[in-house]
Amino acid sequence: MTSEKTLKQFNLRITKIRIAVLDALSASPAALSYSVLQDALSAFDRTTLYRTLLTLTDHGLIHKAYEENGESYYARCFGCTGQDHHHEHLHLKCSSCGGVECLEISEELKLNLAQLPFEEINISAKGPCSSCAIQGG
Amino acid sequence: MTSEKTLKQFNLRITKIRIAVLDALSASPAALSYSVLQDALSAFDRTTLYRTLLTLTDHGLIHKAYEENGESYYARCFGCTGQDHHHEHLHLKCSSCGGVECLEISEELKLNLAQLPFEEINISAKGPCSSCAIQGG
DNA sequence: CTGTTTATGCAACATTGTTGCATTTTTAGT
DNA sequence: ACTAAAAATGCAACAATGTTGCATAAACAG
Repeated sequence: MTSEKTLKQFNLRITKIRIAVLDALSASPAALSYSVLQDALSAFDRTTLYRTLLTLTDHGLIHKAYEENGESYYARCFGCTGQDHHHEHLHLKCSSCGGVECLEISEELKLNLAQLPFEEINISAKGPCSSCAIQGG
Repeated sequence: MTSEKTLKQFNLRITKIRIAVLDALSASPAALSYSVLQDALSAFDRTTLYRTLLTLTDHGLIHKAYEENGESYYARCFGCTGQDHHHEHLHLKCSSCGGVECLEISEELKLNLAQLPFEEINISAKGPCSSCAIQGG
């Protein structure tokens, strides 16, 4: 699914920055921070990027995965609606390289979490990410 | 344990703002945001509050529980060292009143999480908090 | 009580995020 | 392809969080 088609599907106007943001987030396995997006999309105005992120979030194409050090991190949504976000993975913040990895969680843990009476559950962890664990020994 | 004694125990100088911050966080079951702390401690300079929060965090007396809407929320630490934080509870952000509640998690879930090879794990959830659930029916 | 160490307050600054408004772009209808 | 309406963009201004340097004030060891 191209970003243009995704926008059309959600009845959103097709603009350059929206395509660029969706492309960037689709290409990245991890969530991207606002400042990284801004650097990558420096051709566009700061305000426009903020409003683009808001629009895409409101319509459920992306979501704010988490905040860290006063910065928001965004990721593509797959199988979410604007109201209801189901991200049954774990955000692993690497204690070595600082990168963020999205990991699948075990079926057992999913079942455990599903029993909790909450609308939305997020798990984050700190530890060595897959690439740093290999290099570090 | 009074806040003064806690500071002495950690070899930190006893100052008014440190006592005030520890008192405020000790009295609150939920984490407090920077702005709430600032309002409560308006007699002190903004910068001093920031540095106090940093110092207390670095020495493991408090921790940054989470961030939301560009604001950090702080809570007292019990049984943590500066390096290693063990908060085996769940932060429940109430979808009704917006307050944050710290909930204990089941032993089963604790065991599940303990098997994961990570240094630190945090769980957050959205849903009605205990008081709103009662009132809401 | 005195000297040293450390914390505080102040000013200035960087960054994230928001709002209002004029201009441009997108899109639907012809 | 052209036009008009609707919406998105860029710009300026602003508010808030968080940081840094430095002079002054407070804490503590002796």
